[in-house]
This record gives sequence, structure tokens and C-alpha cells, in this order.
Amino acid sequence: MGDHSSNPDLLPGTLYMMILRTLNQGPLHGYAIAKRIQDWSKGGLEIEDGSLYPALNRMLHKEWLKAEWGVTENNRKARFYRLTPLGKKQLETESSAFNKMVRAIQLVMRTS
Amino acid sequence: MGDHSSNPDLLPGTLYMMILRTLNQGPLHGYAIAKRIQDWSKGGLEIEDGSLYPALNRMLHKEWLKAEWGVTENNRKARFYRLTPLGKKQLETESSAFNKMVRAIQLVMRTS
DNA sequence: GGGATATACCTAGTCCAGAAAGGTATTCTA
DNA sequence: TAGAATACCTTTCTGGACTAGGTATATCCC
Repeated sequence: MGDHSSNPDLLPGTLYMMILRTLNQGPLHGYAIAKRIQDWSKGGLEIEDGSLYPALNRMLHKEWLKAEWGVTENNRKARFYRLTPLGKKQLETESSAFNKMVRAIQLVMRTS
Repeated sequence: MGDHSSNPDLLPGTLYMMILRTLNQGPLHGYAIAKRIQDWSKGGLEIEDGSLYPALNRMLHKEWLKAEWGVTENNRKARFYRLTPLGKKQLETESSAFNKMVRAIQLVMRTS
């Protein structure tokens, strides 16, 4: 079913940025973060949960996020993450670095 | 002097693509590849030679490239790399995957 | 009741690429 | 003859994405 390619699902180094981005709208639990990234990218990006949860834990450790347990609309317990001020700053840093990087790469790819 | 940041120099996963791109214009030696990427990106990208040469060797092993020793305009010996047909195909594959990926990420970063 | 499905989380292990930090050798110029 | 620039190489470290397992619970339907 579906994808038999051996291509990576993600551009390494962009997962933090996208997580920070989704949380900039307000707290979400892990599962919802993955869903939102998938939705917003129109199915272009799928976050493996084996990538997601370790990443979230690293981000907690860096103090970009805080977490607390709660209950979803579906009446399930889930861990909700929200941005710290440091996390907000990191979002700025990473997205501007990303944009710069992409522009540089596109120069290389398009220069003749 | 200059850059004291701990930011990565590159978006991981894009080095192969850019090397393939520079070689699509014709054979180059390693040092010249790095220079060309730096020039074309207007200084936005700097390839560490500790990243470059291992990458070139992996690419040889994948048979995306062939190499042979020669002499530069400066009368120095250098190893010249050129694309194989497989390498050309890989360039197509990687650059279209990259573009798709970037578009998907930008959707995530820009959706409100 | 009992399966199936979707939701929600977690971890141990593997693999790979980029970077740091060392090294050698040669050419040219001041 | 010292230095800078050119040109290559390797070993080691590290971090992150992925694989492949696992647990638990809520809901829906037979």
C-alpha cells in the first residue's frame, strides 16, 4: 500500500521547526502535532511517531517546550506541549535560517 | 573570525544534490566543487572539506560519479569527478524530491 | 462479550551524514 | 624562506531520523 520508496520522509533538521510552528498557534498533544503537519502539508509530510516523540523529548530538554498531561476532546489522556518563550525565539531563529538556506540552495541549483 | 554560531552549515541531505548539480556542468575536482557551491550561493554555503571528501567517496561507491587524477590550470594534481548516467538520474530524483519537500514545508510554515 | 480500528504514547537499537580536528604535500609569492 | 593558498585525506564524534517493537484505552459494530 502506498509508499515503497526509500526516500526520507523529512528533510533532516526541519522537524523541530515544524513542531515549533504548529505549537505557535497554541498547545497541542503529540499525535495532533503530527496530524496537523500532515494536514497543512496536504499529505506531503508524514511524521513517524518514532521520530516525533524523541524529538519532543529533546525539545523539552532544551526548554523550548513545556508539557502537561490532559484530556483530549475524545476523552483520551494525552500530553500537551506548549512553547516557552525560548521556544518562540527558537522558531524565529530556525525559520529564518531555513529560509536563508533554501534561498542559497536554490541559487546553486538554478545558477547556470 | 566571523561565524561563532553553532548552526549547521548545510541542510542535511542536500550536499549530494548540490555536488551532482555542479558536476552537471562538466568535471571538476573536489576543491573546485566546494568553491563553486560557495560562489553560486554568494557565500551563503560553505562546504567543509571534512564533509566534502567523505561525501564524494560515498558517491563514488554508489556509482553516481567516476574519478580520475589530473592536473589543474594551476599545475596541481587533483582528482576530477564527473557524473555517470546514474548520477545524472540521481540529480533529477533528488532535486525534484527537494523541491517537493520544500514546498510541503513552506505550506506548513505559512498555513494559518 | 469481543473483535477491529483509531487514538495516543513510549523506547531500544540502527544507520548515516555532517562536522571537528587532525594530518600530508605542492605551488607560488613576498 | 616563510606564508598563504591550493588540494587531498582520515578518524572520531554526534545528533537525528527511522525501524520495529511495545502498552493502553476509547469507540463502534457484530
